[in-house]
This record gives sequence, C-alpha cells and structure tokens, in this order.
Amino acid sequence: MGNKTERYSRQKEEIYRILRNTNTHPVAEWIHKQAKRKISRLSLGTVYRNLNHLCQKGEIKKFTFGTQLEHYEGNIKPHQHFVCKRCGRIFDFFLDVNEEILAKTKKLRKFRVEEVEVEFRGTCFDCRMTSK
Amino acid sequence: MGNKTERYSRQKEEIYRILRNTNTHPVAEWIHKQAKRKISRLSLGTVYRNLNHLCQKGEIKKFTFGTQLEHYEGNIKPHQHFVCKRCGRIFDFFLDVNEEILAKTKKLRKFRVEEVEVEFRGTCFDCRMTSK
DNA sequence: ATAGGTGCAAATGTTTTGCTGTCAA
DNA sequence: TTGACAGCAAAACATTTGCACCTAT
Repeated sequence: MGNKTERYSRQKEEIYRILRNTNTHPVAEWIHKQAKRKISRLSLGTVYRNLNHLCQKGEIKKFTFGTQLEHYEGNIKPHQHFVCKRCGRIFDFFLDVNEEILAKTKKLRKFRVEEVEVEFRGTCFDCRMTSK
Repeated sequence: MGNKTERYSRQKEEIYRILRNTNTHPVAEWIHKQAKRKISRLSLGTVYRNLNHLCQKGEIKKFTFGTQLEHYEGNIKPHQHFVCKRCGRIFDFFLDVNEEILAKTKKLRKFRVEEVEVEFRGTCFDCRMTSK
C-alpha cells in the first residue's frame, strides 16, 4: 500500500528507450535534447521526474563520476566504469570481479552487503597517444 | 611553470585538521560550522576553495555517495565505503581487495588504470534490527 | 612589493516543486 | 471518473566567482 499505480506515458517510454539504446552515460540535458526530436514539447522537468522514477524501480542507474552532474545509464547488468582523468570520457569495463568482491563481505556479520560499484580512474588510449 | 606558489593560511590549516580528525565523511557546510568555532569570520566560499585545493593536491578526497552533496574525506589510505540504503550512513571498510582488482586491469592494454574506488550498498546493523 | 588568500555577496547551473491542465485506465 | 503524469515557470539549493581588502613571503 502507499504505492501509486504506474501509468503509461510516451515521454517515459521514449526516455527509457533512448537510455537503453546508447552505451554512453548521458546527463539529463542530453536525454532531453534527444527525446525532443520525437516529443517536441517535452519539458526538462518531465525528464528528471521520469529518470527518478526509473531509478527507483531499478530500471536505470545514476552516477556522478566526479562531475557536478548526474549521469544516467540504461545498462543495469553488472559492470564497472573507467573514467579518464584527462578527457573525462567514461568507458564500460566488463571484468569478472563484482562477485569476488561481494564474497569477501560475507564475513561481515554486521552488514548485509547487497551491491557493489567499482570505478576505475586513469588514462585512456587516445589521451596516452596525445601527450605521451 | 604555471603553478602558483602555495601559501600558508590558518583557514586551510584548520579545515585540513578537522578533516584529518574525523572518521566521518562530512559535507562543506558541516566543516564550515566546525571551523567557525576557531575562526569565526570564516566564509563558506573559503571552505569550498580550500577543499578544492586540497583535493587537487591529493591530500583529501571527494565523494558523492548518491546524494546531491559532495562529501569530503581526510583519510586517503586505500579503503572502501559502505552506504546504508535505509539510513544513508557511510561506513569505512578495510578489505584487502583494491590491489587484486587493479591486478585484473593490467591486461587491458588500452587503458592505464591508476586508481580504483569500491562502494558497497546494503543495510547496516542498526537498520536490520529496527525493522527486520 | 607582490601575488595568493579571504570575506562577502551575487551569480551560476542543476534539480526539484507547485500549479493547472491532460490523458491513461 | 479519477488520479497519475505532463508542461511551464518559479523556487530551491549547492557550489562558484568577482571584487576589494588583507597578509604570507
């Protein structure tokens, strides 16, 4: 009880579709711009509201990546992020480490650890070439 | 060249001292309040400026922890963070995993991985007791 | 004497929210 | 019919910045 009955809307559908179809980690503004190509009157407030709904339902995820802005991601399969310290670009890594790390928390009786996020920082290929 | 000569200031000293002497992960506002007990005219802008300087020098670290605010930490020894999904409190973990994870990135020739951050989410002891 | 730091207040920029109208169920 | 959702604009809020003054070096 207390939970609202969720209702369909073109806006939410489109926002979710855009997020599922990119492997980037866009901010609200970018999603807004993309979605307006189909729904020209779409407001930024609606984008934020839907992004928050989708986060709460666990259908998308939200990250800061050391910037001041929230970045959103439609791929919720476990993976890691790499942030280039020079160009700021974000890359997905798919290393087989999350389960191992979680296993190490099993002995911590005081905490029920449910999720783990791993974020790497360093220099990407392009930036290494540019000023070795 | 291009680098400014850093200069001593009571304000920076006090901010850094406060951060070294807590094992919490405070926000700028809290640090400001603490520091004003010694430097009553200290402004919030100065707190932010010094926190940013200290971050750039690598003497402190900055995290978002899924909130809208920046949290600062004076302990830069490698460790992990646990965020309770119910009460939002942040705990330090000292598991021996960072090096292992970094080792797994050595095969990635395209990226020079320099740092790793591990963040856990789940339920803390108190919250588990409160509403099992 | 010079330039880095401070305090103050205004500006910036992202995200949230109140309100009114619309539309899915 | 009704209440969840949209659009719009204003508000909220954390953080940054411009400026005049202060102070470490």
